[in-house]
Amino acid sequence: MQEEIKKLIKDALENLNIEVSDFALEHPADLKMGDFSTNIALAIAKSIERNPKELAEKIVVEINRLNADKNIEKVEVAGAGFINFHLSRKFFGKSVEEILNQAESFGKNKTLEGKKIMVEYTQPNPFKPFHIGHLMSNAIGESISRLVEFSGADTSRANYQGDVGLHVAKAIWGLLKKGLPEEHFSNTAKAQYIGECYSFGAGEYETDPKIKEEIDEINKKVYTRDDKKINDIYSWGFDITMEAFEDLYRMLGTKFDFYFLESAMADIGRDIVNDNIGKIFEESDGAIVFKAEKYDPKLHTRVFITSQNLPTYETKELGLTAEKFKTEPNMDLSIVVTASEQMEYMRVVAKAISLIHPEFGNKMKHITHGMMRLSTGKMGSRKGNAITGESLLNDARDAILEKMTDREFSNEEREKVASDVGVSAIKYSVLKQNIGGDIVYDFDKSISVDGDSGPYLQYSYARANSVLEKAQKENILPDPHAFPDEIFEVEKLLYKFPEIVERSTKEYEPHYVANYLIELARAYNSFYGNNMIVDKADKASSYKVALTYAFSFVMKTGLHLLGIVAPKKM
RNA sequence: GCGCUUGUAGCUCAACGGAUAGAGUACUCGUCUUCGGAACGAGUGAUGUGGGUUCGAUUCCUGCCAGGCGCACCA
Repeated sequence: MQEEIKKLIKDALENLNIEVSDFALEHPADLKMGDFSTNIALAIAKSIERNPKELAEKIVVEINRLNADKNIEKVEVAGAGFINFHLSRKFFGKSVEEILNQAESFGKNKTLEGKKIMVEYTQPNPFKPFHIGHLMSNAIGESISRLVEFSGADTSRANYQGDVGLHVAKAIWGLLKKGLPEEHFSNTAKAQYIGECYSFGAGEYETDPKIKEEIDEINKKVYTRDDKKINDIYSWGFDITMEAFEDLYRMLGTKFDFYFLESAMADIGRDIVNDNIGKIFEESDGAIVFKAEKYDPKLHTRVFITSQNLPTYETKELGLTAEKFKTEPNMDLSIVVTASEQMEYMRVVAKAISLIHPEFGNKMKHITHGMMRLSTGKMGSRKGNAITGESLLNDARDAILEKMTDREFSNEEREKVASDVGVSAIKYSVLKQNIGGDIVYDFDKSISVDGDSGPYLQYSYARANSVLEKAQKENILPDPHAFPDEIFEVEKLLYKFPEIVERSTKEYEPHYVANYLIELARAYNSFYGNNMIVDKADKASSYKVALTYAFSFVMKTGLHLLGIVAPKKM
């Protein structure tokens, strides 16, 4: 439709002998102002010394003379000189029909067709608690994965996990001190216990120099692997925490294709560094460093191999990148989602990689999100004031269970739905806003079910589903041709879904989808309140049912893109 | 100190250089003999601050103020 209107405007301008290269045609913010709008008259009025409003009037006269399109109902001048296009009843009926035909494929596009994309996100560390920051990374990464997938990309999901390092030694020290958890504990409880041991060890490490020595000693043994007792605890704890993570991923709706472990990246990275000493890396104070400021004054020097001859995280990241491109040959894009605190250092690493492998240079995309913070200050697993992912998910599920009193469910079904709704509340609270900014964590808000929330979207979907069940029972079939004169607000939103998806994907910003769905749900709920949808006495009933189908398809697809399940009842 | 980033209603967030700056929440009032009240409708209430560019600035440039992150052997 957009193209048709653009052509119409171009033809009109040509007939008026007005030359213009390009102009904006967009949706006005307010539905009352029409469905499309152009600022063309405002933009060129000055250069041709005309009053914008008069100019707009002239253009509209010409447009009306040319317009033979049955989809355009009315063209008018408004405000300072905007030209607004109102689409016709027929257009909206057709758009509903199109949605019904495409069902859950409506909104798919081919902008990334044939592209191979890997998305890396979540990155929890074995032996450490899975805290809400990981939940945040997971929500964003999963949504971005689904967006690029929906745009035709061959998508894989990757998780990079720190299986070595001081944090492991701290946890093992804690386990040795406090003893192993009781055997009858669930896996989740054991993982939580390991997390507590980590926090304990981390705290002591800072305060007691003697314990610091003990932990450093364990750390060496974790690397050398020559102490059977340490090895046993290590592999036991590793398995427990990794399994506990899997339980969480299942609940969150993520299925990773690749797991990369930090320990495996060290040697690969070291080789790359060694091959490039003198070219890109240089020696400085006994360490091997990369002086990035030589290439870009906004970057800084970072150490890749310490003076103790140990590879740093930077070097492992180098190895990881090489490994990714090896794992997925001919990869077109590698997306990494992390917290913004890693932005500066990732820029340096990215610079080093693009010097070593110029062909990877434009195939890497680092997306940073803000941090979850408490109103009282920063949270950290070391401080022990971090909220774990499990506890938040469990609390959310319990809060939802209390509300689920009206419907009939089997116990299993009830648990599943409560979990899905809880996940939705948390994910939505992260995805509704621009990624990049910090999120002030508030328990009540993160599990809110009212208004601007994930459960509100799911509720609207479930409600629409009930309407459709009733329509089936009363044998009212959807008919997109049986429309009444009135044009409903929902229709004016539904046809825009594909553009929203496209923009969200292009900018890697799921919040456009989230905000759109809220608007859509509100419009549908309002429609629901003002209309009896299933009503044998109403000639338009079959159209209203068709509209409800269209709404439910778009809502379900949209929720999917946010990584949220749409239950049929809740 | 340098670099990056953020500042919008009491609170949490929107607004691809456009029209009367939108939502939710909180507060006040209203809707319910209807298909799911986790709902619908109405009201109160905001662009940190000084310049500049523009027909038009929350958006772009710039000074200041305030938060956050990063700045060599941690990850």
